[in-house]
Amino acid sequence: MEVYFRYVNTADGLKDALDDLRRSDILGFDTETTELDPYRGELRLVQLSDGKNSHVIDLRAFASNGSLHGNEQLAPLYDLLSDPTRTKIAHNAKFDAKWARHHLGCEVNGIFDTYLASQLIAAGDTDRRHSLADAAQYFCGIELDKSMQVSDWSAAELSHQQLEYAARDAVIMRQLRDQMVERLASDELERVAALEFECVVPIAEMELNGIYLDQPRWREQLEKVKTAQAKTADELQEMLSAGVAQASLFGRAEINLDSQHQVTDALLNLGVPMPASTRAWQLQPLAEQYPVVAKLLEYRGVAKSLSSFGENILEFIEPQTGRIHADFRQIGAPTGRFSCSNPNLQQIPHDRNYRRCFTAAAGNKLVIADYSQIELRILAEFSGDEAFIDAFVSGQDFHAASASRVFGVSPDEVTDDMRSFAKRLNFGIVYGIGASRFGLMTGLSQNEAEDAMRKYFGTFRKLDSYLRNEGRRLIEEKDVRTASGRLLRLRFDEKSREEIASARRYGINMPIQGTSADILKRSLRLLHDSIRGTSAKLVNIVHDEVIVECSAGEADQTAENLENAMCSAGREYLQKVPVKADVKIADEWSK
DNA sequence: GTGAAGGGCCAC
DNA sequence: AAACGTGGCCCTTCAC
Repeated sequence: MEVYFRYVNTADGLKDALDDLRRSDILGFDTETTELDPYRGELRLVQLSDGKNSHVIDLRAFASNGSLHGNEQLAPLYDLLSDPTRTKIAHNAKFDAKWARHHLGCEVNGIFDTYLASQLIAAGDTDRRHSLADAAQYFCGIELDKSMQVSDWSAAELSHQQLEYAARDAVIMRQLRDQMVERLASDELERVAALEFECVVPIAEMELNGIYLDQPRWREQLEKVKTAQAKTADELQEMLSAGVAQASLFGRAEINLDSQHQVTDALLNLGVPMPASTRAWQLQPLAEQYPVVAKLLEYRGVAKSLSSFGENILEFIEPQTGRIHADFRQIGAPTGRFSCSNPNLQQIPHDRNYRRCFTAAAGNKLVIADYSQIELRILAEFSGDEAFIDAFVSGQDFHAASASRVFGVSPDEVTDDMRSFAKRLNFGIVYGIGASRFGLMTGLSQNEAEDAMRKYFGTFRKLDSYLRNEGRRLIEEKDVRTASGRLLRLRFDEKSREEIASARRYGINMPIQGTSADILKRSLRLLHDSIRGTSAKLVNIVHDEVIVECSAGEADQTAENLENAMCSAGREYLQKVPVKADVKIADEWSK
């Protein structure tokens, strides 16, 4: 592939390049960096292309003392990148946006992200891959050689091969986008694409912001758990070795308490009637009769805390900022939910002892907001069930309100048991629970569980018919969509009853979970726009929860901005059901 | 040594 | 060994 490019390393060259680039309002955009982490490396190249000619800007030529900040010559580049009317096409634009933000101080606006577009068009097909090379092959039939990606971008003089590679990645973006635009239109994915693209910058900023972890407090908590773990491990070891014959001859036989196999053998030797798996929910019923089982469950709890939420999380603290900058994948699940890793901030135990370690930095506050029952509100909207909707409109405790209807008692006669029962059923419905599982969960017999569910659906008749009709439709049509139009194509073996049932549960759940993700993403963009120029910074998101850090003086205003963003976003997607977000100002991450 | 698979468990 | 959906991380085991 012949690539026409200009290498830019002078002020005049940059001026000419930008004059040329301004002739097109849709530009391919890419960067080359010396590291993957913007806090570690150098932003070496910025490449921009109109689809025919590319300009490869060597930023090292514009740096003073290793910094690009304050260089007036770069102002036109800054203007181009931040201009929302000029589309910047990038693959995984979050990456480039982070480097532009941190090294140029520039917010990239008008993003078209070919990585996210590729994921949206794949509609949940897990066989599809979404690297630039894969997308170029799939959409344009172009073979891309990515071997230069990992070349040395810190070299004093970059080779012609490197520059040509850099230019090429920018030049192909235009045709890739043109192909994708057609597919987004024909698959009716334009609205969800816009939603995803406008969310890139808020997420890029959130990753740069990071979240503050109080290290001494975390270590203190860690020591407590370590002590508990050692004691529990010792006791469990003692109890298990009682069942090992050689114990008295060679001293205590050491059992690897983390080994599924060894623990099962030891328990069998002790005469415990072992179920097929040693998972907690299966062992729970045996815990009362066999103290050793109770001890095992106790051990598992502390062991998990220590391994997953121990020392290792401290290694993620970035020395430059003293904060944790996790990786968020914007379309982490086919439903549209985020996933998070290194570390996963979405699975920090709810236990206050852990969450209270995540705090605001000195002089700051955390503003924490979460959507109230968002998934159930979405289900109410989709089903159009008046009783379901009324329970939300009236503003009372939803689980209590549904219990009142199911049990046929007045709201003030609802007992804790009734509420808990209704709550478990309400959540179960969202996941497509069956009577047998519900029975196991509540201790009801199969018949009693069936009766309860019949009564529930007898109360919420339109919910019942929605679930039935939609379940039938999605098996026939093999696709489902969220409120933003996000698409999932279902794949299942039509001859397999299990696969059909599984596809039905998945297909019922996806639009609910996915619409919740749509609403969260929209709220992040609205929040981003409303806190611009203030001290407020997005620091974490957990599916239906948003955490913002700001100066203490701006906490009240930030709380108002956050609540407005979340509720406005909800109202864009839900018309029949009110949307509620609970907001609080705190020093620590806690409920 | 390294990496994939399976089991288990944390979050929403 | 879930007939309750989505993730990531840790551990052991086992193949290469």
